[in-house]
Amino acid sequence: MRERENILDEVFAHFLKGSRIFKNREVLRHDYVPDNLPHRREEILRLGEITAPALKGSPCSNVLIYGKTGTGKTAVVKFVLNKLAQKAEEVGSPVKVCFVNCRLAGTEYRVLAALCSSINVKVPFTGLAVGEIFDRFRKNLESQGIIFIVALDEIDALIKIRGDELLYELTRINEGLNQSKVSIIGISNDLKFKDLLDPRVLSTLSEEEMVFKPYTADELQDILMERAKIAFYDGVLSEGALKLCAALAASEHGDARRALDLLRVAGEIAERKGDRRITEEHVREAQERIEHDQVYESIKSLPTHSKLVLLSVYLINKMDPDRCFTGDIYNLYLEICEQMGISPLTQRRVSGLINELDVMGLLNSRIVSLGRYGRTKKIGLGVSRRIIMDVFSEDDRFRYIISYKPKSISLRQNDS
DNA sequence: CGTCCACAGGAATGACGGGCGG
DNA sequence: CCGCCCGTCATTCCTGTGGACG
Repeated sequence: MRERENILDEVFAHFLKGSRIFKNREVLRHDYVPDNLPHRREEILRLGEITAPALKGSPCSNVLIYGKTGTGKTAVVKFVLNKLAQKAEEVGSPVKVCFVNCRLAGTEYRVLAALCSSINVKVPFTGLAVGEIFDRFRKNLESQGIIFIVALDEIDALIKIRGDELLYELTRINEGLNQSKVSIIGISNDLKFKDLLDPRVLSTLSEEEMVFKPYTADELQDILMERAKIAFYDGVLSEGALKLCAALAASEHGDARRALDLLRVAGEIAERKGDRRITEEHVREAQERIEHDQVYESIKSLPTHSKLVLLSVYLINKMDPDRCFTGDIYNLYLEICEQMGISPLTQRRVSGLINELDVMGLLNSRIVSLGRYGRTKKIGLGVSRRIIMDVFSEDDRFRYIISYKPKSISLRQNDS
């Protein structure tokens, strides 16, 4: 405990002294929109052309934008809309823009509330029917006579949970408006998201479509370079470190978000160690830490029975990795349940849980046939034993189980 | 060459909880 | 506020199957 405090003291001291690494850490956050977006010139121009008619008071086409995470969709849309709003103010066009993240908003109501507040309509946080708030939105829009451009980010998240009703209403809203027009920019991470939409909505919404391709390693390098200039002091970032960040992120579907995370975490690690330069070594460590944190969180947030299954695999794996079949796991799982006074699930269900863990990458399973001795699944751990120990030793309910001695397994071993 | 093991994994059904319309 | 509906999780019952063994 005392050691921890000392470590913290050091961190605080560093912080108070002022960073020797970071000039401006903010620009490495992924919600930051830079002034310059390398390698997205085409996309910016295209979106600019699509939305430009709004400046002359005519409505613009609806747009649907796809692309995986970290391909610059959000940044490009925010960038273009900001410029557009600026220009509109300059020339006195009645253009209003609104950017909503649907996943963060969570419900139709809150999306609509965001739209309302962007045209200066006050609505209560909650309490109104969705239809009511929609009417208010429409009435005020009409009376103000504006060209309204709505960007709905992570629109797939809202559709998956709530259905496409809101989108349907929004695409039809122009029919009842004379003075005003609404245009929609939909942004989706999911390429198959179109399948979830009502064809009528889809045809209205996708008057224009844009697909954002993943960045290549070289492109990522340019992006990182731009940000690094602002984020770090001169000479802090080694070229090798930057290249490695780009390469690692490129191998992971060209995710700029990941690349920036790597750079930021590498910087934090260097800072904490008191080093003056960010090296490839720091980046590797950052990669491990990000990876570790993700796995750690995913295990920690598992439902109880999934944890118990994982724990069973862990224990068997520790004793005898060659004997890790579904039946063995289930027996041990039953034992542990009894130990902990938890009523166990059926084998069918546990088999399903094993599959879920397999999909998550926490387990590796493959079907094997033992001929005369049946057909089953051989299961291994997908992550290091260390990290599983870390998670479970933090949890009071499980702490004592990690050193549990399986009865059924040792018995069977004695048999043979 | 058929048998039969030890499961895989599909289908139907039930229990539960949370949101929604009236 | 209540009943209703829907989605999720779990159980039950089921059919399917690769290959060593006899």
